[in-house]
Amino acid sequence: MNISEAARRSGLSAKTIRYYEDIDLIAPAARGQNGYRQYDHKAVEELHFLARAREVGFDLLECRQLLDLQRDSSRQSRHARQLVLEKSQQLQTRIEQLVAMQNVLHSMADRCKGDEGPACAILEDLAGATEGEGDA
Amino acid sequence: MNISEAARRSGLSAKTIRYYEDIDLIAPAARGQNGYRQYDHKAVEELHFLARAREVGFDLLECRQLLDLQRDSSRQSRHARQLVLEKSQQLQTRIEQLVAMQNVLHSMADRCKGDEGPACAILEDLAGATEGEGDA
DNA sequence: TGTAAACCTTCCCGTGGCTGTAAGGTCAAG
DNA sequence: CTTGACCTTACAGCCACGGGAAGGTTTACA
Repeated sequence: MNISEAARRSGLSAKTIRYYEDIDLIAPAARGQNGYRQYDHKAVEELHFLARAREVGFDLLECRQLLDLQRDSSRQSRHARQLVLEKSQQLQTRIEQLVAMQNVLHSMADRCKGDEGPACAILEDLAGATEGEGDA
Repeated sequence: MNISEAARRSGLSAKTIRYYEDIDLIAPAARGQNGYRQYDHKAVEELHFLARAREVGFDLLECRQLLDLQRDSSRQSRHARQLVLEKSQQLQTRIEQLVAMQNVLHSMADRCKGDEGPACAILEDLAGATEGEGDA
């Protein structure tokens, strides 16, 4: 099948598939007589694997490692598990950051009247508060 | 004061301050006889404002709007509040995405033995499951 | 047979928000 | 008089692509 069909089946865009080939994340695709890339079931499976790995947060370097494991019949599952646990911890950290940011935003919105006047707790917050800005 | 002192006080890097000037987010800094950028208290306050706005998740376009409001004495606080509520909603969406991703990762890790053997629920998950891949 | 649409190819630019590095000028201390 | 810490500009690189140009191929249909 051609690249757009492989894209449709794998969940990646054709652009992305070419890009993955460019950076040697996947092997160069076979080519038809017309120069078009050709994909078989196995190739699509690998692309789908990458799509799934990206969806759950792995970057391309990590995808490469996962793919290496996937291809290696003498792999050890603890390596895959290690990658997953690390990624989970990274997500946890990021989530906590975002929640903290959101708490600040909520606090700001709560204290701002949000009316037609210029007085604004939000802008005051942004201008002032890092706490401990007094002459202590 | 010179740029590195302004950086220290504002919480931005010197690089970032120059970048903000480059993209006209802030007015060009005054220059000393030697060509060095000079910052006064007011300039540092604006930089600090930007640092705080970035910390809570605003991108540079939004920072520009917030700064415009901050500078406008005839502003309406509802505009600032609107920006905060929108940002909060964006963060909420992003948090939910990350939590969903983490749930998948947890599920994978739970079902993977993580031992020396090649059998691995994680890699199976990534290879297979988008659900409904059977011959339904 | 013509032709238009829908594919495909390579190539290079742009994104956001910076950081790193190079190549040089300036300044304060010893 | 040198060393080292500043400062300047300018350009490259990061990540993971997407957009679009300029051209070749294939397919459908009048």
